[in-house]
Amino acid sequence: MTNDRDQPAVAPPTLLAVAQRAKVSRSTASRVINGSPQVTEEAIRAVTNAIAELNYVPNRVARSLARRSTQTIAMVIPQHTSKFFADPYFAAVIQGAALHVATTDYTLTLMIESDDDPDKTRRFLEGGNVDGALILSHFSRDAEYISLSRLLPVVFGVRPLTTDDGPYYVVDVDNAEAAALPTRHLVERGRTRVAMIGAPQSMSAGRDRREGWQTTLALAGLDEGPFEEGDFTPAGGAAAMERLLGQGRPIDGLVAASAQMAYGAMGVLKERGIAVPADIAVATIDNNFFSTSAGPPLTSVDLNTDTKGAVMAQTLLRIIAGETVERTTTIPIDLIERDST
Amino acid sequence: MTNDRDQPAVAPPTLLAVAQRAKVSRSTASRVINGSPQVTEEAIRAVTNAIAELNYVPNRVARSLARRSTQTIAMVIPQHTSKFFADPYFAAVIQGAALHVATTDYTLTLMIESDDDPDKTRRFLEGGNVDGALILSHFSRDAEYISLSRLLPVVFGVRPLTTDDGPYYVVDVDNAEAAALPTRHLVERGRTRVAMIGAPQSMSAGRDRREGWQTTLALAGLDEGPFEEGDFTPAGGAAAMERLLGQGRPIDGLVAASAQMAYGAMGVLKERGIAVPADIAVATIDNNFFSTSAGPPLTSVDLNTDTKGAVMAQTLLRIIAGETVERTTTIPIDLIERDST
DNA sequence: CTGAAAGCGCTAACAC
DNA sequence: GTGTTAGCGCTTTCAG
Repeated sequence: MTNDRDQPAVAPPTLLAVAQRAKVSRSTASRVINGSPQVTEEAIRAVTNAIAELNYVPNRVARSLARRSTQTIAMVIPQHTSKFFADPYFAAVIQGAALHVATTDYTLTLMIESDDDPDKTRRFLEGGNVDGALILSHFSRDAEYISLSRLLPVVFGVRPLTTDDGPYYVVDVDNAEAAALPTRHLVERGRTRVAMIGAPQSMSAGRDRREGWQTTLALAGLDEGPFEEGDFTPAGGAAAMERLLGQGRPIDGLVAASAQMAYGAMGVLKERGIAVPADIAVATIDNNFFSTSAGPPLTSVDLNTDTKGAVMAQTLLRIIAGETVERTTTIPIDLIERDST
Repeated sequence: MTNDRDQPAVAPPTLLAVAQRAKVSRSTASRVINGSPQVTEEAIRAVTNAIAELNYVPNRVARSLARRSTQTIAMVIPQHTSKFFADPYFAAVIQGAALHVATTDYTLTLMIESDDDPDKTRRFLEGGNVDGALILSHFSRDAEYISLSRLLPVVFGVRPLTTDDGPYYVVDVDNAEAAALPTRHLVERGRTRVAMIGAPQSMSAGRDRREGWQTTLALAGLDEGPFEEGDFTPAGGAAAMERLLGQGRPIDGLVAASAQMAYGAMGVLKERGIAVPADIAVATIDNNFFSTSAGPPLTSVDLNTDTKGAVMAQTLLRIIAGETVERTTTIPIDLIERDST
């Protein structure tokens, strides 16, 4: 005895069982299960009943093998943020994707890229174990995934940072616009020295956001404000704020590339007795718990991240279904005004 | 043309291809792939080379069909919290489980129970599509899952609320202790009128936490303090705090059953000019962003939720492997003292 | 419209 | 130790 429970006591019913009970062949049973039009009403009824009586559920594995399609898509998440879920971004994307997939016959496999064995994930994907993949990492391994996209439908959640162009798809917000929106908002409220705490410039989103901020200031005829880079954490935001202040240049407005960083920056401001929004008006990209719970609550750009997850999944399933899909889908964003500006 | 890309351009290499290249039979190739001891060094070398040259990856689907095991486990999450990830709890459990699974040859499928078609999930699980399941829902459907556990290894993340006993496993913290810890802490600091904002009493965790608080006060010879129930959200915590204050009974200590609720309650206290910890000392169960970002930061019980996720996965895989496992595994918890007490 | 037959790619007795 | 032979449960030509 290996286990104190009698594990797979009963084997689930098979198609054959259903067919026999309905007194038809497996082919016919299979046809009604798959909604083929060429079956008698009568056959449909018989099989349907048999299925209900036996409580039959098709074996996905066998079906996949025969169909040569897995009915499974993967969501690939970078591990390097070992605490990836501390970032509400991932949680939101996954949630959106999972909810969408739940409405289909597909299944969502969550894969965390192992730092130890980075090839494990790639091999898994290349091995024909999934019908497509949703890629959420934003860093250097992009190129590798692009080559993957030649083997398998792939949808990226961020624009890859490479000039290489494979047949890949991207679903993302317009990051330049995401930065332009709060910057413009600040400028319209009369701020003329708008600084930015940006995201890493090694990410396409980081570059795009910086550019959106720069361009907006330039269009308004304003000088480019001071810029410091953060790492998406509150601590990183606080450090960037210190450096910004350390530059000695006057600041009356601040755009943060993420709510976590804005949250960290707010702590520094409060500590130094700098009033928000009186002395410095603050607006941030990304609307989540960090932006709403800062004091005062932050004017934020809602990136609709859960929608993004859902659209990523939907896009991938469309591609798999053979539909022609736009290479790039842009998720709409909204500016939400709060007391910080 | 259905798609502008030539999708499955190249079919992945099969075992047969590897075998031929290595000049052995498929059985032998299969044996070395699965690490059978009864193969020549030479055969191993030949097959290994062939695999490398062909970049072969076993087809999981075919393997599953032959082995009658899917190498897949499911994580089932209730949808009723349509925003389930807004609760850091789920994110943490999923993260822990995913990270553990990533170290094995298993795959993790994320399933959200659909409110529309609640049977979809159950049928999927019963249909032999996974080797086991991790159940995270805590409500009424428990009983149903317990019956599921007769068909398939199942590990619950919370003690089911039922007297029915099937062969199921539970991995959870000791919820009574989770409440006793902060209550005792408050009592030791001289608080004698300790109120509680509890979790719904329809959940086993909610009952256990309430009981832990009650028992601790009784043991200390103190009167039972006022109790109000919240719904795990900051708003619910705030409302509960209002009701608590509305009872008119004196309070000098507060235990919250979740950090979100504590966070909401803190807002009410600040609004009313009630000082923390001077007037009321506050301690909460669960340590996450909500507890650290309250003002002042909250003394909290760290539930090690990511560890819980990992242990859940590990437990399930052990059961699947046929090992004998404890029916109940308790995850250790830690009290973290901060400025709120 | 339906059934028979041939696999999908791999594993697992069972002989040699 | 290794090859041969059957399938795993389902889909899918191909006849009829």
